[in-house]
Amino acid sequence: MTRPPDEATIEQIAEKARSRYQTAEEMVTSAIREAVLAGVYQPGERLPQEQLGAALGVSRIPVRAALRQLEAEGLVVLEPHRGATVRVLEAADIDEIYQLRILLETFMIRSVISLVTAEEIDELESIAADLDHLDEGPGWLALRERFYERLYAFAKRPLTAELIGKLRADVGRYWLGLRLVDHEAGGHGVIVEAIRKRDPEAAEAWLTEHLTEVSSELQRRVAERNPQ
Amino acid sequence: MTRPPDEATIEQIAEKARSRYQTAEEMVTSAIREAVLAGVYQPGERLPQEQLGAALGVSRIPVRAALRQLEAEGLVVLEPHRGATVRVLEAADIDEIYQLRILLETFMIRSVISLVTAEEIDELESIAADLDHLDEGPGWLALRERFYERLYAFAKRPLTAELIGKLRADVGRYWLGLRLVDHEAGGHGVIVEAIRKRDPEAAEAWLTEHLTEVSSELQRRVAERNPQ
DNA sequence: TGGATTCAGATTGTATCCAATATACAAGAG
DNA sequence: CTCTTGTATATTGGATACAATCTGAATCCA
Repeated sequence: MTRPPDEATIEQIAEKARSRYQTAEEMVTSAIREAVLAGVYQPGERLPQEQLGAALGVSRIPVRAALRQLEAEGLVVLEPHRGATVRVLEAADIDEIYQLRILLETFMIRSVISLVTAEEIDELESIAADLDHLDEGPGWLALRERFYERLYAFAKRPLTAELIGKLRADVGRYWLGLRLVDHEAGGHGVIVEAIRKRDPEAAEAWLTEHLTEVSSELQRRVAERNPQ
Repeated sequence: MTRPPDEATIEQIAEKARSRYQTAEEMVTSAIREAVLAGVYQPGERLPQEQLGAALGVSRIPVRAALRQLEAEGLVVLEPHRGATVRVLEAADIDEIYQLRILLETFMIRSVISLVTAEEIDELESIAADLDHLDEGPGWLALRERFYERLYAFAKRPLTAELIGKLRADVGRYWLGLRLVDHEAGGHGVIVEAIRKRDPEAAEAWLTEHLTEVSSELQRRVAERNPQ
């Protein structure tokens, strides 16, 4: 069985073809999610089904399914006969979400520290290093996303990891234009170091401080945008 | 696969729900949810859209919307072009969910203790007393639901309370036929007492012990039903 | 004036129909 | 006999069409 050495395999071709989504629902869900996270639609803004469908080249049926899913993720709010709007987070919501994240993520980091292998720590360190000498931008944010995704995967708690991801997405769209505190602060090397030393207190402290700082900043910005 | 000893059909559940909801989507969502929680559909069982729609007197469109929502709640699993099945929880899933509940509920009880008023404690005590001299059954379960709903409402953390509710629903359908441990143990008066004394350690300890016990029991039952 | 009301337009909710995909089973090749 | 391949059937995905509901502005009446 001879095989062309450096040509693409059928699996690779198939994967590329499959990366364009299987169903319209998936494509539409992903598109609307990205649009909301990118700030194309602002908090409180309406999301008319007809318009979204026209923009994406589908009917309202897959749009409705997508909106239901995004409602579950906490990004939009659906009201009967009144349609969907981008969910508005008040300062109290942001406060609560970040308190939840602190609780969950400090819990998770303990699992990570007790389960992660040396090779996996190397992988984290490599990503952290890239983060440190890359400039801010979409690529940086994607890499940061990957860092935490890998980090929490090592905890072997898939449901908890998924939950944390949802909470992060909920507040993600309020990050727009926020100066990335941890980037300036020298960043993710700190927590990788704590993990390598198997020091849960240090890791928890870093996470708590970091999340608290971001939470305060976001709450301040929301409060000054909606002055009572 | 024996069906659980309850006489409920999806039609009967639908009849009860029909008047309460504005749209068919809401009614169908509620009906399927209750049917799954009541064990009418067992874990792993398929949920054909056509059959559900026929049973509930609607087309497949609202059924599909309902299934999407229930997927978000964690009760069913949707796969493209393959339809919906009742989500199957392995022992590891139950373990993780209960660990999450312990983390979240012990966190919540501290908020409750620092915010709850004397009158609110009286209300809880009244419900707990009713729970103690009522017999097990649907009414008892509903009252128990109400106890925790009220309890966690006092924490002023609506998102966290909602999350706990979802996690409880996720595992709720595995309770079928489980002897109610806390009921035998004399029950909810203990935690009310701890709240009245503003003793978070005692409240946390009771919650942790109770949840751990139920978790072990459920995991044991799941494991012996699906022997490796 | 001001409040309720009515009536159009816009938007969402649902049913029906058709297309796309998966599943099960039969038939054929090796 | 086993594995593949073709085909029929069932089920899901999606588009169109129509019904129900909301919104807002003009109108009516006190």
